Amino acid sequence: MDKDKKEFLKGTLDMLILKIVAFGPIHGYAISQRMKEISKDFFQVHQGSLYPALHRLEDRGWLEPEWKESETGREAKFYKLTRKGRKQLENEVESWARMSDAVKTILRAVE
Amino acid sequence: MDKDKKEFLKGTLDMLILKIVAFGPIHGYAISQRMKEISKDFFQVHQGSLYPALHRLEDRGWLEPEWKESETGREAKFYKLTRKGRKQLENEVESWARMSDAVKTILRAVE
DNA sequence: GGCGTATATGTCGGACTTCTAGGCATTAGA
DNA sequence: TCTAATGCCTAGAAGTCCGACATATACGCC
Repeated sequence: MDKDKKEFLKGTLDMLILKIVAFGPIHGYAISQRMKEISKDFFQVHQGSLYPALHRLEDRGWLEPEWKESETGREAKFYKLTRKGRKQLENEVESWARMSDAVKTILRAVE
Repeated sequence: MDKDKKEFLKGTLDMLILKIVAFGPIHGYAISQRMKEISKDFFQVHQGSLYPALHRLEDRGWLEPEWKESETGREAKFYKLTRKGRKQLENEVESWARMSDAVKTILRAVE
């Protein structure tokens, strides 16, 4: 992943994970694929980022894990959004909107 | 600054600084005011973030400092964009556009 | 049966960024 | 004279993300 993408992922990863989990219970490995797929290869979350992030979100009470059998017949940890997580997602989406507006304003500013 | 804003500033600070300096030579203190002003109080860069960032950008050859007298009659370090810096800014703006599109796509995605 | 690939979870160390909290000095104004 | 605003800076802590590594199962192929 090139340097810019790396930088820009910071601070948005949690929101993107929450959003993907919001569609319904899903396990970690599938999240990384889904993220890559929806973003048309832009966001590639590495395992060293993903799993710590999932644990972080779980610790904060935004995600709830459950071991279940995956589509391929293997045991996998499916995460689902908690009520708190849904609220958090709403807040982050709103913050994101205001923040990207602010950036747009600065980038468009003419002396 | 609340937590979300803090998170979202990550990875965009350098670009915003470069953009503001692109308007013409400006010193650090004025950059923080300008950023706050243009973004309508959204981005408040703390000095502990700003000055290390300026040194970082200088080290990378994107900014060039010059001591001059400020509007208030005091000595201040005015930064101006180098040719490399202008190129870097273009790249970052382009990356930002693609990245925010990718985020938008994910946020808008419906199962 | 043996092998490689995709699936699946996880840890560890390091690089980097930002914040908090300070320090220092000058100038203008009450 | 003392206070606020201007202007520069650093040190330490906290947090995020990545690259590399470790482990294990399922499946297809030979």
